[in-house]
Amino acid sequence: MGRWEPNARGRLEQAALALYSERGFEQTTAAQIAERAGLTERTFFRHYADKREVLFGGAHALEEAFVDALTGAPDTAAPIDAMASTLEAVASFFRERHEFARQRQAVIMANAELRERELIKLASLSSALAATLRRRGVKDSVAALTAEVGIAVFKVGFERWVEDDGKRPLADFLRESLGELTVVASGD
Amino acid sequence: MGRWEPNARGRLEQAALALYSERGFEQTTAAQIAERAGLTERTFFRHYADKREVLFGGAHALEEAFVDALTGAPDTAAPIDAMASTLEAVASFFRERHEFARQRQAVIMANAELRERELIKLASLSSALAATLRRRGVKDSVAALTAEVGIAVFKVGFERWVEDDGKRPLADFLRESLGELTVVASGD
DNA sequence: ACACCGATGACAGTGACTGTCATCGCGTAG
DNA sequence: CTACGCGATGACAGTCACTGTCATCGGTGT
Repeated sequence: MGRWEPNARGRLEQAALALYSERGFEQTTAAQIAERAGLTERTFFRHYADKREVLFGGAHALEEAFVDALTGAPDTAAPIDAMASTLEAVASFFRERHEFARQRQAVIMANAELRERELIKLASLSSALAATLRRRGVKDSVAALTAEVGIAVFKVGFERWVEDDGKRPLADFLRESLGELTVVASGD
Repeated sequence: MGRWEPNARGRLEQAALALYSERGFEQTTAAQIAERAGLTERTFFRHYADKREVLFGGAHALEEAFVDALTGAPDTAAPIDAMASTLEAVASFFRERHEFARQRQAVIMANAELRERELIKLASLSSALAATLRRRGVKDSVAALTAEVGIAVFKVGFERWVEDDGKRPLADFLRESLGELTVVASGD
């Protein structure tokens, strides 16, 4: 694979997260990341489209997990119930990754550009979920709203889990958040 | 106010929207926008923090309209009902601006960076709405979810309105979108 | 007329990102 | 074993977004 040490991408990712944590995102140059990874700036941009993307390498896998879970939900389940079981399934994606998620989240929340990137990844995820729902025969508008709402529930639950001590599983927080949605939408 | 012609900000905004529409966002340089507005690149960046921000000058006023409307909702209204009346009130913000909104939306949707900026503006709006709900005594989690859901409803309705011919008022689309939310959350 | 001040211009500088071409190291055909 | 092919990397120049700094303009109040 690589010319010298293997796993260039992984080294860049580790170096970036470390530097972003230590000195902040803006204060870190692409050249510094590359240097710590034993590569050049040019190679950094061959692996990642920009400085932010290095923190979102896992987004594609997460989207896949979401779509797979939603696709596998029982055909008879109502959209919101399919979404509920999807959240349940996806929670395992983050098992054993609480510490990593915490550090990454801290870096992202500390910088506006990174928050922007996070939001568009979630929007892409929402869009993929809506498409999957449509494939299940759900009406366009209902699919879009169910997906948006599902992501909203995920966000709220995920943020609380990250702030927690990592002992309670993510699934707990997602269930809690979903329960609150029902309260909200029914008019309290 | 200005040293030469007045309304430098407005001229920059118009020039930017025109150029972004004509040749695309990425193909437009800040210097070109400034030149068309009869100013220099440096002055462009004095008025707008970056190339994207020039398209989002109205975001602050919109957020204000949202917050004011939500603040003015009857104290007795349930969160989701207060949100409904807020959407109703905010719809007038876009009256007579369908053509402008359409052109702006086309530019934004054609570029990923601009979509990112749009999303973070909406997130900021959601956050402001949640804070306003909390001020009404709504529990944190319910406030956050109601705000997120309210924005989701707004997005869906707004996008349909923009794609429409401009004859039907935005409020119609927002009501329609809100109606669908009820269907979704109740389990279809 | 004069002093003051906010908005603008001029200019240099940093860093993100790109295009291009040479080079390296490994697998493979011969 | 050797020559060749090819993907990954390095080297280097270039564009452009964005910033810091200082001079200058034009209106305002005295």
